[in-house]
Amino acid sequence: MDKKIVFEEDITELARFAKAMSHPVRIHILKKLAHMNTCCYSGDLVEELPVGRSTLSQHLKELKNAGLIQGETEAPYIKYCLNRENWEKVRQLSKDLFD
Amino acid sequence: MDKKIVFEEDITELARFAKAMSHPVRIHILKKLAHMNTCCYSGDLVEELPVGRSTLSQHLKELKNAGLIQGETEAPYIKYCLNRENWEKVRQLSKDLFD
DNA sequence: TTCGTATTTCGTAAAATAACGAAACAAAAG
DNA sequence: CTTTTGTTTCGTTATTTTACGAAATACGAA
Repeated sequence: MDKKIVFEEDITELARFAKAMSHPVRIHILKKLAHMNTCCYSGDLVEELPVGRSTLSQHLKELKNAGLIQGETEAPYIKYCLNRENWEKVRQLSKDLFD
Repeated sequence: MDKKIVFEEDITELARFAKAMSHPVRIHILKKLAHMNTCCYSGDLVEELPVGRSTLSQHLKELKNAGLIQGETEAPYIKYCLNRENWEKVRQLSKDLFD
């Protein structure tokens, strides 16, 4: 009677992060925040991405829910930055997977 | 008139790979193949994973479509192995993202 | 307070995903 | 040829995702 495993925490967590990164719009945003080591506004992004404002907002929400970014109000804007702590976490999980 | 970008190849490619890895079952399989540096059979996997045979088969198909694994007939089994070439590719894309 | 700007939420529709059991398939064994 | 074994495909259902425009919200400026 071979036991069905329950997934290790690392596995579900990595899957969750991968899901958050499974769309080109979201990869673009993360790449921008990570590489330019900067923050950005929804308004900047909507100019350069091929989606509407509400759609972009949904993508930002998803990244936020996954813990990959965080938004800080800077009225009338909302400044989105990388969530460094979780970014390091997913980096580590990814490293564990590939190395 | 700020131009909407078209996504760079690297971005769509990484998103595609991330999507393929966005489920715990699929992460489990990849992790097993990559870390134990081995191949495996659908029958082995179904014993240890909490999904039915047909569902598992779908996940294997998805990994195959994404180019992350490849199946080789070894009757009456099908032996699934990592697609080393694409594995290296996603490793590199991931490295580019995080480093 | 009213106006204007930046952004999100709501409502909706179309498409994709995940899951299962039943049926089909492929190939070795009898 | 028929059976058995391992696996996949099909048909179906429930859920999630992606997308959009319209309406709502938040808040500083006038």
